[in-house]
Amino acid sequence: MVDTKSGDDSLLFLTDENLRRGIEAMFFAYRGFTSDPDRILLGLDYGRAHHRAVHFIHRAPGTTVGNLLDILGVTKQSLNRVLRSLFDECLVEARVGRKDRRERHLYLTEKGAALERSLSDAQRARMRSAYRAAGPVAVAGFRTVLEAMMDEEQRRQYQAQYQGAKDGAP
Amino acid sequence: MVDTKSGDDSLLFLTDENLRRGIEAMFFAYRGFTSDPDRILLGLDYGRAHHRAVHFIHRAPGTTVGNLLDILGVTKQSLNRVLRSLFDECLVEARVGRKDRRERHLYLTEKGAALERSLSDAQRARMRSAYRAAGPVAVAGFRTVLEAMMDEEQRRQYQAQYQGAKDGAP
DNA sequence: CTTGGAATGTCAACAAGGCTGACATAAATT
DNA sequence: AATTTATGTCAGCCTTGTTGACATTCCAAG
Repeated sequence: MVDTKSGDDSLLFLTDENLRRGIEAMFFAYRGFTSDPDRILLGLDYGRAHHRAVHFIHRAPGTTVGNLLDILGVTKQSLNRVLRSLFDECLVEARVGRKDRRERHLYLTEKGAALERSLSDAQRARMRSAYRAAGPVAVAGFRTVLEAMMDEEQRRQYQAQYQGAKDGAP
Repeated sequence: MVDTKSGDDSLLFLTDENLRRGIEAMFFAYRGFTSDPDRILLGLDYGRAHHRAVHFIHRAPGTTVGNLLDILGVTKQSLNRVLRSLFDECLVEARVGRKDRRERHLYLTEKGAALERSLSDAQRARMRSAYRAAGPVAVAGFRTVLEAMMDEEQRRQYQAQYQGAKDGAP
């Protein structure tokens, strides 16, 4: 599975100590990862949950509520609270599905797109600086390990969540 | 900063699209990362916050409350609530500092160590399988990028948080 | 056409785990 | 003796997750 050159040394990267290091790296890095958007959201009336919703609506405009539920992995009640406040503040709008009029297709408004931009600019800036410092080979490894760490279902969603972005009428 | 071989192609890994992929990879991978311990904690009366405390107490036995506050980045009220329940359930014990008797040095009890083992076994199993699938080169890149993503202060704590683990008396 | 089930929305209640502010105590430091 | 530090604790608030119950709307199958 893994190419090795010298018999025993090859699995040294699988020691408990190394695994623990990886675990802590995830913990601390995730803190950094979320800190910039969190700072921005502090002043506004929004939280991390709003950020996630806005992110994935931006990513897949016209996605349905059900789609979003799958991606975010929360209950519809929880998501609904977030979406309601996004509707109220005119950051997101829902259009009734053309084919299936039970479905709501979600779109960012101008205002919503502006917030998304400011959040993802901050987050990408950190990511870019980390990528640049680490180099392309490290970045490839980074993504490989992260993908291997996901649940099956999450990996599917990660690899192709551009579905559900076609219908929708005013 | 980054070695390149062919002028323009070299920075293709810094496109917004790639950065966004990295951001989503972090999101989904972190979900997988926490899911196994979370499942274990569900039945018991504990949550992710207890896991974090137990993890770092195991990592640095004899660490002080203040140390833990720095590492976890929460308020003392929040941590105290967690520690109190860990004391009540006899998972953690606090010993008054020998040199500075204001300090409380924290240790896992047998029962606490058992919980820590079960949680970290689960988490390491996932990490090990991801590492194994990705290989040593990818793992090195993974860690490099994560470290570059941390805040200064978090990186310091990540690289050496074995301090404060010396004193303590029954 | 009727009915069953899917997609969505909403209300109420609750828990975990963050937060702030205020205050107490003991011990170290000046 | 006065101040600072480390810790604990009470009270109250917010966000974001949970469950359960129920209504609406509509597609699709009988």
